[in-house]
Amino acid sequence: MSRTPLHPTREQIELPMVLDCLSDPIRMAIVYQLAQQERVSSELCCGDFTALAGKSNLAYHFAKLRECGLMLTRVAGTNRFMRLRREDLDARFPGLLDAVISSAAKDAERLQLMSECETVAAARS
Amino acid sequence: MSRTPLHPTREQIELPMVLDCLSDPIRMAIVYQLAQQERVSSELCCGDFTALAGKSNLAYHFAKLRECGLMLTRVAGTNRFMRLRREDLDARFPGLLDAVISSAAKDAERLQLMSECETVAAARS
DNA sequence: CCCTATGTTCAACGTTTATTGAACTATTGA
DNA sequence: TCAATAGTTCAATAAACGTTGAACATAGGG
Repeated sequence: MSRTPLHPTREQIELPMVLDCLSDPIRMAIVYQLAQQERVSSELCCGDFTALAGKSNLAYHFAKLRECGLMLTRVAGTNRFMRLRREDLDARFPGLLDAVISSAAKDAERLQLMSECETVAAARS
Repeated sequence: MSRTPLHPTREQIELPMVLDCLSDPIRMAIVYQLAQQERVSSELCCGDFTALAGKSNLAYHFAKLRECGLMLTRVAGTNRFMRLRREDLDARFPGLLDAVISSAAKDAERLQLMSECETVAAARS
């Protein structure tokens, strides 16, 4: 397991890749859950998303989200803690992330997103 | 040529499809150009985009943009006039389209988007 | 009525994508 | 030291995607 995986610099973040990343339902669910987590300022690790897909499939989606600049991965022991690259995204594409998140929230049921209480509860357990 | 092609209703517009549609550089360029055109409140037809791709390839992208609810196609003679579904998109996903357009504008050069004056000039010629 | 202009549709192609399970690596705790 | 935990990597598969050219449909102008 190599330490601290590759992340693009802020300037390297590209709009088409970000939008493509967000167009996948599983990745959208991950981003949405990370966005909810921002409020309690804690991170989530891979294991918190096992409801969404199998382990190896999740690793695939995490890699995409990292490589397109949507999230940051911090290695700690056997865990990888993840959070949104909020500052970089807001600097690069002002208002975009918020618009996407709130659009997703409006369609939470249709998109099969976890509700906020489920997310927080899952994070605490 | 069948009359008035299929458009989804406002409620049928889905976020993942919209984001996926916008993640393609050619479709982004089309949407961007249509957004510029809103300001002079005129429509554009297929022929206005021939700089972006071949005819049949454009038809493919137009179909995608129409089917995901991003644009409206109006048939008039041998022409198809197109415009953004601004009202429906703003109602469904408030702030999203504007954030995407202005994010694209910031990266206009990187995304190889036509500048505003080029767009307007092309529309007038 | 033909000819042209405007777009669509179709089949073909090569590429990329998401998903799976199995094998693997690294870390922690007993 | 051994076993369990957390996550990655790899190979394989099927589906979806973007691009192309040729054929087709439709409308308008001479």
